[in-house]
Formats: sequence, structure tokens, C-alpha cells
Amino acid sequence: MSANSRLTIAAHALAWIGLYQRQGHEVATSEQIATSANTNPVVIRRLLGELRRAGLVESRRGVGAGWSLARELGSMTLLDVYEAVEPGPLFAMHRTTPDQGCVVGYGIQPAMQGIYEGIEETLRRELARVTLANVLRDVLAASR
Amino acid sequence: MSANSRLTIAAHALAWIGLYQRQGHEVATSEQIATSANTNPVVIRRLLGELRRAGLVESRRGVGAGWSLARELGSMTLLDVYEAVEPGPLFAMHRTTPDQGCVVGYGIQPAMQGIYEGIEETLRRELARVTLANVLRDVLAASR
DNA sequence: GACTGTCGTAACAATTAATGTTGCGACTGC
DNA sequence: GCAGTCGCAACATTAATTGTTACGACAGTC
Repeated sequence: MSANSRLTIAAHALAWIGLYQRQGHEVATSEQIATSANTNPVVIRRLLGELRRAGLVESRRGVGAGWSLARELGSMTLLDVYEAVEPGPLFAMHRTTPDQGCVVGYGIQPAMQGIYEGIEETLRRELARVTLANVLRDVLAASR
Repeated sequence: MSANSRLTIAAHALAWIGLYQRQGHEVATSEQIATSANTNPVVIRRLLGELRRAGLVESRRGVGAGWSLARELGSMTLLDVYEAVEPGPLFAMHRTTPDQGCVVGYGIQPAMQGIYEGIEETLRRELARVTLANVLRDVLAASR
């Protein structure tokens, strides 16, 4: 389905900053994170900008500039990141409104909307169960 | 997120065929369904072709051709439709492989993979709880 | 056996979203 | 003033979905 790796990259960036800070550094640059994620610094800045708006990270400018965590990794969940980074709903409706003169065309959107809402709520609950500290732990576990 | 209405359109088509058959008709044409969904018949044929491969619908050719349900709506779940119609996983990995020389770059994909698998499993369970008969019922409820 | 209506499928265009890239001004410590 | 990095805009590239056209295959009917 989705050609959409935003959540993955955002988690990557947060784990990277968290580990880097754990190693005693103050801030991480978009350049460093981009190298680790094998992408362009601007892509990282865009993503981190959204995370900053959500209060998950902070940025400094000027010399010695860069990014740092605004909260402990253990207090951030994937749901926080997901909501900061994913704009729309999981499943989309028709791109053109269906025939309102047809019973099915008229009723399908409210029906699916209701169903999808319940499913998204469950997805949120699952995402909320995973903290970024869990993610970093799993990341480090893979290297042994 | 996903600019992806495949599941919605597929459910629309199945509900339409189900209702049409309930009204005594043998088969529905892609033309009719496309009119209700306000899209092109070929789009419907493509989707229904995938549903046929999954054993949910059947098609006849020649004069009086069209589509019919292969099973009761009550025995089809949204999960059946989802699996027939959605190709990839819900969340994607990096589009280029991250820096394998970096601890995070090395461990992030297995870590996220494990997390995503659990979440997708939950999603599947939710989708499996909704039958297409439920969908049609909700559709008809909206018109009153 | 020709005719008709619909599927089956390929080929291509159009649209949209995400991602990648370049450029440059803004900021801040030296 | 200088250097390093963010902030952001503009544009290019890529990929997926959707829309469209075209035409052959098929199966009934006349």
C-alpha cells in the first residue's frame, strides 16, 4: 500500500538523536541524521520540523546548531510521532463523490467512514503502546 | 496518508452487486457499478478481477455478461477484500537502505519490521470482524 | 454465420503524493 | 566579519494510483 516511509524515518531520526545524546553530545545535525538514514538533510529537517511543532524535539540555530530531544524517549510513543507526521486518514474515500441518486452511492461513504474510524482508533491504541525507548532498545538489540 | 481508495471502491462494488442480486438480477455489469461509484468501468473491472482471483466474485462473458457474487456477503470480511486488493504492507521502510555502518542504520529496519508486524496483525483482526453484509446493512441504514 | 454486448487486457495519459535537490536568507557564537 | 547550520521556498524526480482508449475474446441471439 502506502509508498510512505515517514513514520519509519521519523523514528530513525529520534532514535539517532537519542543515542547520540546518550553518548554525551548536545545536539545532532540534520546532516548526520541524513547520512545515517541515507537521504537528504532537507528531508530530515522537514520531518524534524513537524516533530518540533508537536513538541517532541527542539532546534538551535547559529554556530553549534542542531537538534535535540524535547522529552525523554521513554515518554514519546509511536502514536505521537504518527500524529505529528501523517496528515490524512489511513483509508481514503472515493476521489470523486459517488452517484448520490443510487442507494449504495449515497450510503457507502457514511458507512465506510464509521467502520474506518473504529479501525483507526484501534491502530492508535497499538501505536500508543510502543515508546521510542522501546524502538531504540530493539535497534540496539539487532546489532548483537 | 494513503491516496488509496481501493478498499473503499471494492466494498462499494461488492455491496452494489449484493443489493442488485437481492433485487432478483443475475449479474451486474462493470458499467453499472462504475456509474454508481462515479468512475471508469475499466477501473471496476480491474478491481473485480482481483476479487475474482481471491474467489469472492465470478464473471460471465458474452451476451448477458457481468459479475456475480461467488459467496454470500455474510461470509466475506473486509480482511478478505483488503488482502485481495492491497498489495504491500501498511508502513514502508526507507526507500534506500540506511547506513549499515551506523548502529541505528543497521538496527532500525529489523526493529521497525517487528513492531509493524504486530500492528498489522491487529489491523487484520479488526478488518476480519466486519463482513460485507455488515457494510451493506450500514449502507442501507444511511438512506433512512 | 453475422451481430451485439460485455469482459479481459494492454498501452498510455493524467493526477497526486512523497521524496530529492538546489539555493539562499536568517541566525548565532566566535 | 566569518563559519556552520537551520528555515524555507521553489523546482525536479520518482512512484503509485487512477483515468482513458482501444481492441480482441467470448457467448448468446437472430
